[in-house]
Amino acid sequence: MTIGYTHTDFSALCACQTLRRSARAMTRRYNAALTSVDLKIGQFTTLAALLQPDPVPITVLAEQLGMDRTTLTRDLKPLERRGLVVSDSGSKDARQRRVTISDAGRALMSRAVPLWEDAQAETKKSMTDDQWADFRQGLQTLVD
Amino acid sequence: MTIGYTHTDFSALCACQTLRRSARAMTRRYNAALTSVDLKIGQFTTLAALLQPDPVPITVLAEQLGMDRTTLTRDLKPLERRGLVVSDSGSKDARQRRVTISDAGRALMSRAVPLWEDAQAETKKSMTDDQWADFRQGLQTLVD
DNA sequence: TGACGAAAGGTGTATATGCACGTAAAAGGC
DNA sequence: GCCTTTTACGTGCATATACACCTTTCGTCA
Repeated sequence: MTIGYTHTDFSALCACQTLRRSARAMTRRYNAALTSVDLKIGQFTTLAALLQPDPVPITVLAEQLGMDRTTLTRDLKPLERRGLVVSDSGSKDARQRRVTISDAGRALMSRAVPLWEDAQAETKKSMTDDQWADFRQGLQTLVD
Repeated sequence: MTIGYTHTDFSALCACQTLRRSARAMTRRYNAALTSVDLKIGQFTTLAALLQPDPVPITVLAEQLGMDRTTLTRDLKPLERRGLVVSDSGSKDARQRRVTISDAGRALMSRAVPLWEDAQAETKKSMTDDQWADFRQGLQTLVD
């Protein structure tokens, strides 16, 4: 029953815990920046991904956002309820549901983007663009 | 209503989205590795943090794990239900609730740690220890 | 010793996450 | 044209996340 690690080891060693912990902290920061537009960073990101001319099928959008399709289905609910996105049944394929950002959604995003820029600037002021690029590359390497 | 970013910009630029996306991917990988012991990586991390001799108050444990106290309260529920952790009322302070890992919890952890080691090795094989240290430092810098 | 602010913790509410499973429609093979 | 397989999507279930708010208890000070 000897485990070979102390309780402090995992917090320092586990790549997943390190990443999740940082993601939580970052999420809190960005969420705080977006309170006045009543958006969470996940919702902001979803709306941002919809800033494209054509309606996007659920599966494609989920792939672009790197999340499970069924998670996205539920994440869209509050946005639909607020009229920030709309969805239609696919024209050609009756199985498809395609999502579009609404005018209200675009209007809210135009208010939200400056708030996001503040949080983003605050976050990135600690490193240079080169460091950020390296860091981003490291992230990509880790999850590949 | 011009926003000034295209839909592809945010996915590449937003530090928070980048981090959250990677955290999701990493979480899926570690969760997959732990299926045979029926633990999520968050539960594993919580149990790991309890591998210390003395009972830990909720607030202290939450601080150590870098999560909200009320989140931890609910995360402990499934672990308590399975008898992996136990909690007592504080001896001195009646407000405190102190958590301890049980023998069953330690036994399960002794089975889980090798699975975690596999996932950890798989994750870190893409970078050297120095690169990992740098990356970890970058993470810390970002969320400070 | 009683009032009062601070500290520890839980609950209500809402969103986020994803696996297992089910349904319906399209595509493909014969 | 029918049968099988694949594709697109939703739901049930369970856990994760955190803010706002409430209750209980502790410490302190007059």
